[in-house]
Amino acid sequence: MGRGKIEIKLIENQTNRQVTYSKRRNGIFKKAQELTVLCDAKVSLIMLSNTSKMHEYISPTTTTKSMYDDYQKTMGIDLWRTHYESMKDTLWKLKEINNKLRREIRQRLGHDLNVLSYDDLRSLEDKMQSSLDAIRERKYHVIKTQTETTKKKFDQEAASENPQYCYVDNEGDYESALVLANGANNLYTFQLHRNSDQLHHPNLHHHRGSSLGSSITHLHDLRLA
Amino acid sequence: MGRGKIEIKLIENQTNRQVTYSKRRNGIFKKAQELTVLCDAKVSLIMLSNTSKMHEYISPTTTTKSMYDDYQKTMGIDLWRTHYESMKDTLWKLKEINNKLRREIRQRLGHDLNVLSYDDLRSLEDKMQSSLDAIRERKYHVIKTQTETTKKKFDQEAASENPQYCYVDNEGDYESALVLANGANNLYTFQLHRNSDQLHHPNLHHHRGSSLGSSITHLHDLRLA
DNA sequence: ATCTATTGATAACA
DNA sequence: TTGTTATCAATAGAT
Repeated sequence: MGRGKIEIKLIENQTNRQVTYSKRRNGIFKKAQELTVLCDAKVSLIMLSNTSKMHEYISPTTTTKSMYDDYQKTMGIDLWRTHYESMKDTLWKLKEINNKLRREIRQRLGHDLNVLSYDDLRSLEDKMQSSLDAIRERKYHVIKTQTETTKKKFDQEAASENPQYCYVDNEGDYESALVLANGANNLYTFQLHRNSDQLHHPNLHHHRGSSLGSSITHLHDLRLA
Repeated sequence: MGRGKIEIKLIENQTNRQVTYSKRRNGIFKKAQELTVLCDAKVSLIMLSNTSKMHEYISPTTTTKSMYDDYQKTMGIDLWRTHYESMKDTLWKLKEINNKLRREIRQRLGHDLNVLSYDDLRSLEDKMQSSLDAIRERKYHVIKTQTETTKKKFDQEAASENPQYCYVDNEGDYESALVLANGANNLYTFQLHRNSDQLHHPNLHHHRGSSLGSSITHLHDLRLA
């Protein structure tokens, strides 16, 4: 709608694109404004240019936050809050586990024994004794192996180099031992989910842009109800 | 732009209003679509009719949530993101600490000793021995005290009841020992804040609808930069 | 819904 | 960026 018809495709000329963006943006703002007044509607309109400049229109009778709250309500899936609650939960559980671990360690260190009964103490003593035995055994094993290794090395001094089998401590066992594991393991990488298409709700009419603009009008008529 | 010019004011006729809403809504959607394509922009458009029906357009290159996140970021008052990042951080730290604690415990249990050197093992053995000594000492103390208490109780059988000083294990020490504690303690109660009006940001151009439509164009030109 | 007369938006240009 | 204007696009009112 100007001196010549244009195709709806990316405007390659940077300057031209900028100008068009600015003009059309204002056009849409105006139309949003008019709709608000003419039809007593509420409109929230956020636009982000390819140069990352943001522009907003919001109907005077509402706020952007309120509109997005309504939106979420209509969608019936408050991703933000759900996410938040689940994180809080995980934090709490981790903290609990931490405290238990700390207490156990302290008791094994010989501290904070006052809360333990005589039987507890005797049981702990036994466990500690057998742990100590294991440590001693290992100690002897190490010194023995070390000696053997030294000898062996000495023997093979001129031989070719062997491939080395390194011990990799990847904590795998501890991970799987996590009692709390109800999905918590994944919490460190999760992202907010895409509104992957889409929980349909009678009052939400969702219009996703099609890659090309043919029959856009019909696109907009999609009723998901 | 039709058979006759219309004033931009509420359309009184209900049916007429409905029709106009529907037509203009689609018009705006189309324009949003075109802007998206022509200018490589991202648009989030949410409309709520006076009959509480909601309609949405979102550019295919983004999501409503993402747009709103960006919006909040631009507003510079995105407490949610701040909190979210800090929670993620805390979760990570807790997990690390947990793993360390687990490893320590396992070693004290006499497992996973293969990674320890001979010196480590000797040191661990010493520590375990002294812990064990402490536990034994406590054990003897407990049994001795128990005996005394029984005796005392027996002696005071008819006396009036004494106030009891209960030992309260409130974990206070463990709490304060938490290295990660950077604000984590308060994380369980915070709420999302309102976008209280309004920190102006160079990259956010905010267009609030005026109550009447005069000089709308100039309204849209408000640059807060 | 669909049809047009008409107004409105805007592409190209300055 | 802003303004002008020849065109194209949206839509008001009617059907």
